[in-house]
Amino acid sequence: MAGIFYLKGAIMFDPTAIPMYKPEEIEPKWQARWEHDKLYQPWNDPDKTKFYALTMLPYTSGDLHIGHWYAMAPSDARARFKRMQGYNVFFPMGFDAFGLPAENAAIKNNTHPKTWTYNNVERMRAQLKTMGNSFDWRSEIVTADPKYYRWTQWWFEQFYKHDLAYQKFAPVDFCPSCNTTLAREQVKGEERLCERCGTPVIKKNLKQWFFRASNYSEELLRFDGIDWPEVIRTLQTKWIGKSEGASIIFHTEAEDALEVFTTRPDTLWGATFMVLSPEHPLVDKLTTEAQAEMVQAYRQQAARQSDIQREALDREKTGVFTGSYAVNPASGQHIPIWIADYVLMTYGTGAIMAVPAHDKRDFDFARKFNLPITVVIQPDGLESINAAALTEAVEAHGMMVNSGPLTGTPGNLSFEKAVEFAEANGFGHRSVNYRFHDWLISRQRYWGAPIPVVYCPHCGTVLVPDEQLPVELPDDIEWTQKGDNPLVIHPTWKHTTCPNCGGPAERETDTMDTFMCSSWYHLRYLSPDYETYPFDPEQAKFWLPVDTYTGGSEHATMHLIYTRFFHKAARDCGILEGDEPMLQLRNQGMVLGEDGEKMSKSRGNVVNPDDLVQKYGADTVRAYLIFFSRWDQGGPWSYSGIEGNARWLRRVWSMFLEPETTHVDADVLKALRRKTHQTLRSLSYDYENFEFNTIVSGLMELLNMMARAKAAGAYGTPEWNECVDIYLRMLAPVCPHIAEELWERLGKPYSIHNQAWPKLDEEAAKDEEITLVVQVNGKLRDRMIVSPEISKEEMQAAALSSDAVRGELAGREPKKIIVVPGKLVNVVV
RNA sequence: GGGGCGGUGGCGGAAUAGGCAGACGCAAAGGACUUAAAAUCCUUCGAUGGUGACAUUGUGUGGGUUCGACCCCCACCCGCCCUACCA
Repeated sequence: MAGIFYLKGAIMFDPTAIPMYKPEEIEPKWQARWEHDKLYQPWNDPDKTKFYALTMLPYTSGDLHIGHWYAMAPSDARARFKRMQGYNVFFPMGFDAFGLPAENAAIKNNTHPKTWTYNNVERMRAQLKTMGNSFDWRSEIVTADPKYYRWTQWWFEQFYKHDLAYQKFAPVDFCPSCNTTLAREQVKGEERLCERCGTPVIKKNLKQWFFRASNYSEELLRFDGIDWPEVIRTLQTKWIGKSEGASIIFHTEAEDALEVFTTRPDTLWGATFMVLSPEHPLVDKLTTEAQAEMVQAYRQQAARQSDIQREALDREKTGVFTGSYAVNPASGQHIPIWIADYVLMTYGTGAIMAVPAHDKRDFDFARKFNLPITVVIQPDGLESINAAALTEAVEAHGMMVNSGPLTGTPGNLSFEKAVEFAEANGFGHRSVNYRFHDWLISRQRYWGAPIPVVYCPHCGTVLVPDEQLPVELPDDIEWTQKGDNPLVIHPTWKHTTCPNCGGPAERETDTMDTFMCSSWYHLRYLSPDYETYPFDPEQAKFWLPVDTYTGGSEHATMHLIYTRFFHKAARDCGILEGDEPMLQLRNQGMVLGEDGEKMSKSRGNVVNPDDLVQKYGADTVRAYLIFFSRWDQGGPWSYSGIEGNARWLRRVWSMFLEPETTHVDADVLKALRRKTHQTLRSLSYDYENFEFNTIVSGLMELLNMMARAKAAGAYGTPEWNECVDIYLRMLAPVCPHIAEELWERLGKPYSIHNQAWPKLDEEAAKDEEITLVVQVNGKLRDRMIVSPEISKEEMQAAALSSDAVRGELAGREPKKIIVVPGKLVNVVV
């Protein structure tokens, strides 16, 4: 109370005092004005170079968290910098609004996914606006809006028409008690129990929709012409998982073909058994009566395990003999066929030839089940190996032994020769295998864009005609105890007429993966209300591709690969031009809790941006986030750290507004100008190169210089005024509100955000003197203040005249003298 | 097991081309202002030795290349993230 009285008193009794910095007043004021004046709405200005700055749109989870701020504030600062540089910048924002959490929340809170989602959109939009970003809200999209998903459905139809979408059976997680499919997130724990009823989940084959993403595997491995972080490129490359090898066709004793993929055709003669994935389609046929019971039991158990569990390396191998045999096409040997869960149906052909002598996994398996081991490779420099004495598989390449006609083939030729042999004998060929699969887009969920397909008993699969799009989600839905998809149990929704023959037909009840929605949102931003096409072609021609895309690297193998596929597919449908959707990608790191751990409710280390805005204002929060660490690295939050940025902005405020006059010293003014332009030079570099933290520290440094200059009477001089002008422009992208407010208070024309980036005066930025570093044998011995124009000879002479150097030399002759112009002299003795 | 990123004061971090390590900020200590507190301002602040200018030492560890290494090379240790039986 006393403090407040004192404060009021100060204002009442000291009319000359400048007003306090009150972000809570100036920030909403400017946000409203900018919006009213449509300050951030570019539109095809042909005189300017376009710049499409895009940051990943948030999922409508309910609250904007500090991570969103961390992703968006620096992206906004850079977009603003680009605007000031004269680019025509488009920086849109929207909401990723479909998805499972909405359904779960709706069921839990007894509300509707639409209500939940749109409430969150409202809330998050308001929160976003407190950041003061330069978003063009005209372009906002909500992916759950029928206006939007009408075009998501349109895209599906284009892909279908161009044979890039197809249907096939694929295994999904299924709860036999609830009688419904589950999303991966709904399967809980190691035991893989249904989230709702606790029943063990099984894998079930259902007919589902796919996009032919694997057609693009090879192209997706190329990153020509795009500037994406190496980490992302590596992750995508590994995810696509190209491996070169051979396809080998084995035959069972019953003459069924059994194709395998191997990267080691040279070990073919050592294949002493085969292993099929438990889900392999031939298992039933191969299983003999005597083995039927064991095989069945094993398959059931395997069906319940997640891939993760099955793939755990340290898990002991398990498996069951089918009772059948195959013939090794090279050796003619009859070899047993087993099933084991270490062979995955999702990779290769779901079957392998097992070469225990030369593959670790096969070796473990063979040892456990006493299967024969044959050595067929003798690596150079290794003692002659024999199967009985092996303690581990020998995976190194080497000379082929024990391999029929190819015995003696050296290691460097073995791959080629083995493939040639297989080709010549008609049982195999060279082949390339990818880990990357076609994109399964079917989701047995309500809250997604319905797949616009009708199944007609006469006409088969029929696309919903364009004029009938969107296929809208019904609002009147019910949730059953069992958790069925409301679209399936809805009394009327799925019943429709065939667009082809007019007879009764049923709608597809699956909806699309939400990554479908986010694969093309950057196109819809360009013309969110355009009614005859997913985007206005003229706008697309002007704005595409995206120049800078920012967001989290956790999307490397999902969104960021899907959106690249989507673009290429659209290109091949003749809809888009160019090979890549986003030219430059940059990823931010993660803000951790004060304890250095990932933020989580259970840890109690979550930082709430709304509270921070209330306490410090958005500019301070933005400045702190930009300042505290390298953007691509992230790091721990600090509540005391942000105080430093709050202090800085208060200093800026009073520095610029509090007048002060005394005598002026010309040297001080020159130094101020020098520092001003030096800062301008380094900050221009930092903004361009996403080195945000040094932007703020550079501004702090310049402010410190200004304080000294002000104390020496620089306030109000032309040099001072120039400094203030440049300072505010450099500050504007990071702290747009305070920069605008000070700009106005200093009588400059609205708006600072329409001002040009300052021009660098190279001459002013030049150092008047430099510190010459003098070393003897690489150790610092002296420093001298010299002119920057000093010649190499003069530098050397100056260094040798140094007392410290002379003392160190003690009469000895220098062996060598290294002179680095403008920097240092190193005298070697 | 594989891949990636990182390790610099009490803390977060700078060092843009191999050339003054520790910019900037936080915390801490001392001081000024104030009845007092907050705010603000000033000073100090890697370690060791010295009253001091200064000297020695110092960027995870060990080695190497170089006139000179936080930076390049080799080996190792630690932390975090991702990935995981990929045939």
